[in-house]
Formats: sequence, C-alpha cells, structure tokens
Amino acid sequence: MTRYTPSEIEARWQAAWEKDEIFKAVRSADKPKYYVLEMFPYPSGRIHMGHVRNYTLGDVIARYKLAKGFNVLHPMGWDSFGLAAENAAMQKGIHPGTWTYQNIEDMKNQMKPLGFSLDWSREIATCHPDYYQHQQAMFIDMIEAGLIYRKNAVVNWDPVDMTVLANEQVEQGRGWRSGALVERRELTQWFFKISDYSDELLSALDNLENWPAKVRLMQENWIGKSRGLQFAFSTVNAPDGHDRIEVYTTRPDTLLGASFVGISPDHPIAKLLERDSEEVAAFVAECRKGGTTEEAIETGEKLGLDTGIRVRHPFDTSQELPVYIANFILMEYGTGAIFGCPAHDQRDFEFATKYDLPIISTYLPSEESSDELEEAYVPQKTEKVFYNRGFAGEQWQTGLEAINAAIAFCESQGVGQGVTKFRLRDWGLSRQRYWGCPIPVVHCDDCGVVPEKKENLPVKLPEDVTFDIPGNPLDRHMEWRTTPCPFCGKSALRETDTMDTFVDSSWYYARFTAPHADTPTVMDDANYWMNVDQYIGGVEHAILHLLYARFFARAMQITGHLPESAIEPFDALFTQGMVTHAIYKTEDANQRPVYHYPEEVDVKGDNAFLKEGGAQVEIIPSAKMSKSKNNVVDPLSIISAFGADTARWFVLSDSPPERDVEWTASGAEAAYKHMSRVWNICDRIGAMSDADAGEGNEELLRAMHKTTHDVTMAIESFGFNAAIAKLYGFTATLQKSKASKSVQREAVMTLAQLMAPMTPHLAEDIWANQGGEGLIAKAPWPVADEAMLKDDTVTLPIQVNGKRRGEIDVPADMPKDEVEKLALAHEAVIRILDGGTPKKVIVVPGRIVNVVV
RNA sequence: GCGGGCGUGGUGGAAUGGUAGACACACCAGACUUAAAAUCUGUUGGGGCGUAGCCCCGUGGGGGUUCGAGUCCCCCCGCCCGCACCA
Repeated sequence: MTRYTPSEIEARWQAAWEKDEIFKAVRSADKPKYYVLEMFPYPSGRIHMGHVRNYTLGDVIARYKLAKGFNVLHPMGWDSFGLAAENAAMQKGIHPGTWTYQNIEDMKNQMKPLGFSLDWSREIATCHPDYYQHQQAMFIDMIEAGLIYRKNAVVNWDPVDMTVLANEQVEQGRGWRSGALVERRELTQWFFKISDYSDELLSALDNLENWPAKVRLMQENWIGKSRGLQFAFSTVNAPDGHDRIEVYTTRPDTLLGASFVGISPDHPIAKLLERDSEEVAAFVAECRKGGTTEEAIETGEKLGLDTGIRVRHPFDTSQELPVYIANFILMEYGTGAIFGCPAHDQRDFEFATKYDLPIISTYLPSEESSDELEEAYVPQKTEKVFYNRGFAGEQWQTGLEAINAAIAFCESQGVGQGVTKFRLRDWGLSRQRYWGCPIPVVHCDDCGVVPEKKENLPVKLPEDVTFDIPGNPLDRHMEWRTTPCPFCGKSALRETDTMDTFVDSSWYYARFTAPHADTPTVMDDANYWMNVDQYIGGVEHAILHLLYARFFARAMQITGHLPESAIEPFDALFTQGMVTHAIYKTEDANQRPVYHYPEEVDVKGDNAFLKEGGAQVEIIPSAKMSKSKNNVVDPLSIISAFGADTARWFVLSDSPPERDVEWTASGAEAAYKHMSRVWNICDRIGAMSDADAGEGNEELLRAMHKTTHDVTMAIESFGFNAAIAKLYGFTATLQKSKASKSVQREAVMTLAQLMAPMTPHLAEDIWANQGGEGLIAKAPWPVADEAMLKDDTVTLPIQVNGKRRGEIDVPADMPKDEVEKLALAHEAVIRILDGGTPKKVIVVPGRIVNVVV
C-alpha cells in the first residue's frame, strides 16, 4: 500500500505542466479557440477563499475545454491601482508602488500551488506603465472621438482634512479619519459620455442570452429607460429669467393631483435664492451635508423649504402651487425639478404630511373608494383603476393607458411633450488621488485644456511623493506638474486627477489578447481571441464593472482598438456566490465581543470550545469571510494540510457555484478522504491479477458511461456540485466492484479524467500509474457510449390526484395506453378507486402516471 | 428608500412543472481493534397505526394557476448583494 501525499504529487505535476508549457496560449488556425476569464484580483496581499473559488471555477472550465479540443486562453493579471495602496502608504509609510508590487509577488506565490491552468506569460498589472500608457493613448483617442468631456459634479468633501473622500471613506455622514461632517462640493471633472449609449446598452442586453437574467434585469433597471412628459410650470413671482420651471414626470396622468413643485438644492433657482436669502442659504447648506450616495439621500430625512415662489397649474391657471427646495431631488436626473403628487407616491405623501400640503387623489381602487388616503395609493401600472380626477382616456384604465393618454392630451394642448429619459448618468472618471492612471492632459493658459502628445506617453506617475498630508500628492508636486504645452510649447501644468480604477478594468480582457504589444490591442489577436467565451466573477460587479466594460468595448471599437464583433466583450457570464464561515464569539470581561479564528476552536457537534482554556464559544451562523469577524480560513493552511486538490474539490462540492458556499473543516476533511479513497482504489487495482475474468464487468462499464454522460452535462451547465455527487456515486460503485482488472482499470482512468478539471494533480498521478499516455491534461475528454446509457425498463411512479401511491416497472418503449392499463390494474389504484372510474389518466412517458379521481 | 436575489431535514445542499430530501457532513448503531484513530457496513424529515405494510403532515407564512407546484403568479416576513469615488 502507498499513501496519498498531495504535497509531493502536486509539486511534481505542476513542474511537468510548466516544463511542457501546456497552458501557453498560441493562435492556431486548426483548433477552435476558447477564452475563459475570471475577474482579475485586486492585489491585497493575501489570497482568500473567494479567490480560490473564483479561479477554481474558471480552471474547471479551462481544463475541460482544453480536453474537449479547444485552443484555450486562460490569463491572469492584477487590478492594481486603488485606494488601499494609498491607505497602506499613510499607515505604514510604504510607497504605494512598493506595497502593490510586493503584494502581487506574494499573491502569485500563493496562487501557484493551486495548480491553475493559467498562461502566466500574459500576466499584466494595471499599475504598470506598460499597461496604463495604452490606456492614456486610448483616452486621447476618445477625447478626439468626442467620447469624453468635462463638467462640474459633486464629490464628498472633508472640511477638516480639506480633501475629497471616496464613498467608502464616509461613515454615517462623517469623514473616516477626521470625523467631520462631510459636505457635497462641486468640482470640474472628466466624464465618459456613456449616457449617449443608454439605448444601445439597453437593447443589446437582449442578445446576451448566456448572461444571468438577474444581471440583465439589474442593468436594465440601472439604465432606467422611462417615457414621460416634460413640461413647464409658469411662475407667478420668481426671480427674473425664471418665468418657467421645467419638470419631468413619468406619471403625467396624476397631474391633477399635484400639490407642490420640488426643486433640487442644486437647481439654478435654488442657487440664485441662496445668494439673496440667508434662510435659503442655510437650508441649502444643510441639504449639502452628508455623503453623495443615492442611499444616503434616499434614506435620509426628507427636508423641504418653501421658497415663497408660486407656480400656476397648467390646466387651471387660477390654482397656484408652492415651490419647495427639497433635499431628495437630484439635479442629475430629469430636469432637477418635479411636481409632487402625494396621493400616489409614498415619498411625496410623507413630504406633504410633514409640510401640511394637500393630498389629492387622481385614481382610486373603485368608484366607491374614499379619497381620504391613509397612505399613498400606488398600484401596479398594469392594474385597472378608477380615475376620479382623470383628464385623458377612459375613467377605468390602467396606469400605462392613462400615461399614454395624458401625454397625447398634453401634447395636443401644447402643455409639454412626451420624452424618453434614462436614469443612467455619464461616467465620472476623475479621481483626486495619486495611485491611479494619470489623465494625459495639460492645462495651458493660452491653449486651454489640451491632450498630451501620444509620443510623450506614458505620462508616468512620479515616484518621489509622500502621504503625510491629506490630499493628492500630485497637486503638490510642481516639478512633475510643470510641462511644456503640447500645442504651443509654453510652460503649462499637468492635470493632477487620475482615472477611476473602473477604467483599468474596462479593457484588460482585450489587452490579454496581446499583452505585450506596443499598441493597446492588435487587431489580428483581438479578432482571433475575442470575445471572452466565459467570464466568471462575483455578482457584486453585476452593474458598474460590467456596464462600464460594455461601454468601453464600444468606445474602443469607435477608436479602432477592437473589432465591431467585440462590442459585447463577454459572450457568457457566470456570477458566483461567496465563501462563508461560521463565526466563533466569546465575550471579554467588559462583555465586548471577541472573535476567534476557526483554528483556535474545537467544534464538537453543536458546541464549540476554545482549544486554549476550553471556554464554550458561541457559534454565529455562517457569514461572508471577513477580517473583522476573524472567520477567515487561509487557503495556504488548507493546502499545506490537505493539498490543493482537496481545497479545489471542496469549494466545488458543497454548493451550486452561483450560491454561497459555507467552508467547514469537516467538509474539507471529507474531500481529503475522498482523494485518499480514489488513490487507494488505484493502488488496489494495480495489485490485481490480470488472469481473473471478474464479475459485473458490464454493470461497471454501464455505470462508467452513465457517469461520463452525467458529469459532462453537469460541467456544461455549471453544475459542479452535481458533477461531484455523481463522481462520489461512481467511486463507491468502483470501490465495491469485482470486475476484471482491465475493466476496473478503464473505469479508474475514466474516473481520473472526469475528476481532472477539478483535481488535476491527483488525476495526472492516477493516469500515469495506470499507464495512460502523456499528460491527462492533454488527453481528449471521454465520450459516453449512447448504447450503454439506455435502460430497457423504467420505473414509473403512479399518483392518484397528485399523490404517490405506488410504482410499476414497464419496458421503456411501452405505448401510453398500455401503461395506462397497467397503472389502473395496480392494487393501490384499485383500492382507492373502490370500483369507481377515473375522471382522467395522465401518462407522461418515462416520467409519471397520474390518475385523477 | 430604490433595484436585484435567496429562503428545502440537525447542517451544506439535490430535484427540464412530474417519486421532495440525490450527494456530503453530523449523529447513532455495527464490523475490525487490548483500546483509540483510521477504514468499512448500516440507520436517520416529523407524526401515527392494526408495523413484511399502510396513513397523515412537510420546501419561511398566506392566497392563486395546474391532473400535478420547492419550481409559475400575487401579497407578507426574514436574510444577502448593489446604489454611480471600495474593487
């Protein structure tokens, strides 16, 4: 007997793969290509179980496709610009670049033992000038193509540190370091014109059939196409130049329920009043407190201030409505002004209640309903309702019908027009930070804001910066900032904003097709390798990253960096769940919670105890692995204890990949035991005699073909947990088999092939031990023999009124009427019928029989 | 607040609208062992009865569609993700 020793096996096969360069992707005309990509990691310094899961999922696909005869591209890189590097610089005094490159090296060393089939020759890091110089070149192309512009936009401003804060750095409306109340402040910033592509990005979603429906729906809602009415209220007593207030509404059918007009604190009228009125100025200042997130705005207390301005209702000019400045109205959406209809909008209802404004219903559930409302009446737009204050269309109609009728009526009366609007805003890419891709433009007193010359790229980040003062060190670096104007040559100043890291990750998939080229992409390579056939990552990227990447691919096509065929860069998308773990908690003397690492705890059934001291530990149900709760499991310790194959097998085995998986020590041990079991089977077969004819050869071969079929289907549909369940079953069958040596040998080699995408090292070893030719990684995927899959008889459950009452075995090809006769002759059916006749008998061939009594 | 998702035994989960609980963990029992570990075998959703068997209940709660619902539709509850400067 030999022992399963993963550390020895895994190192050996990884060396063999590397020596043969079998994962190096080379363009080839004689094989179909397959590009599998996992979302590249941020180099935090430590890989975690989420990475292990993500890259294992991708690796299963990559290895499976390789075995299926595809020319596979499976690259890896680093999303290596970002805030965390600057935080490290501030906390530890390390340069962001030093910190980042060290982390990349560390993480690469941690990933290598997992045995992923990656082509490391294509490795890229977005923080390296080799990468970002091409991003700068494309930025210049995109300025020329009219895809980029500048405008004012709000940022989180920390008035104590005098710096811009990321949303993440705002905690409960306060700066994370200074603790000061954050304000919203306007800055001139760079924008991509993504909103020009709203309709295109929306309609193209229909063709992304291999994306999860939920992601497409989220993107659809994010883009937010709406049809509504844009019209103007005429003002009674507004400042000069503001005799109209333009509003946009998606519910023009509720116009007769209008009881106020609300404008954004950033609306031109509000800005005008702010100058002359202390009260307005104070209120607007109050509105600007807090962060910029939509969440903060929508969940915060709704505040309003009556401006004293009145407007006339367009249908009844004698009716005047008050104009409020309201803190929940965004200047970015619509016209920055709304009319409030408290009867049919909960937010407006609360506002009206608070400021004692009338609540006027326009439609009701029925003609008899009272129009004294306790809360806003907001039925589905598809529901028919009774319009008690309608002005267009039928009295009884759906919201959708009423909206269309209202738009048509208003247009005919010259009150505004129907317009289509999108919720999607332009993509602000400016960041007032050091550790990002410099925006390659120059501010010249004479020429204005002009792009850098391409031959002067890259605009490299200066190395000599410090982080002892809050704010962007580029602002203070006059030597770096001072540069000749690319137009007139006079001394000018560089832009100090850097790009949003979403820009970096919006085109890396394209760069992987020609990672060392001296242009951003190479058309021949992009034509060959694009699109990504399978993209895999977390659902948290469902909207922003994926939408930006879709836009960027279009922008790259327009500027000649990608072919037309690649404007939707990801053919198929898979969104995986998180890796979770139970949390172990005790309390200290002051009853504050203390969290313990899994390795500090002994779990015995439902109870857990500290290894040190033996105190009982409270077990809190599984949650996302997080440093603050100490419920993290280090992949490296798992690999050193059980090997990479066990870690890979376990993260695949216990949950469907799209759902969260709970890491349990016992589950990992079970996976390890299975590896050993397969190893032992292989050992046993090796020791068998060739002479023995064996028993049950046919059964084992049938099971082998059935398993081959089931596992193949499961892998094709991302049912890796189901594939593993089948492999467990087949392993048990093989273990008990008394078949001949040659048949068992065939079975164990097939088992190894089916396991190879998941546990590649063990599979290689079995393959080699049993005399397989070459590397299993390059062996063609086994094909199930259809003839071995068909059973002669099937067992049909018999239901009476939908409840299972028995079963019958029938030939697989028995006609329906004969199955029906047999079912009616079943004793349980006879008993329940009790001499009566069935109303109906439903026979689903090969599935079920249901007798309706 | 808005958008999206999820909810099935003690646990993770399986189930093209067609036998709910595959597979695994845990527990329990047995074999082997001086003993333990390891390994192997078996039982295990809950309840009931006249216990080779049969019946009832059961997929977060309530309602609906269907011959048939964990699966589809509506309402409610709970949890998770995203909300444009975390990546």
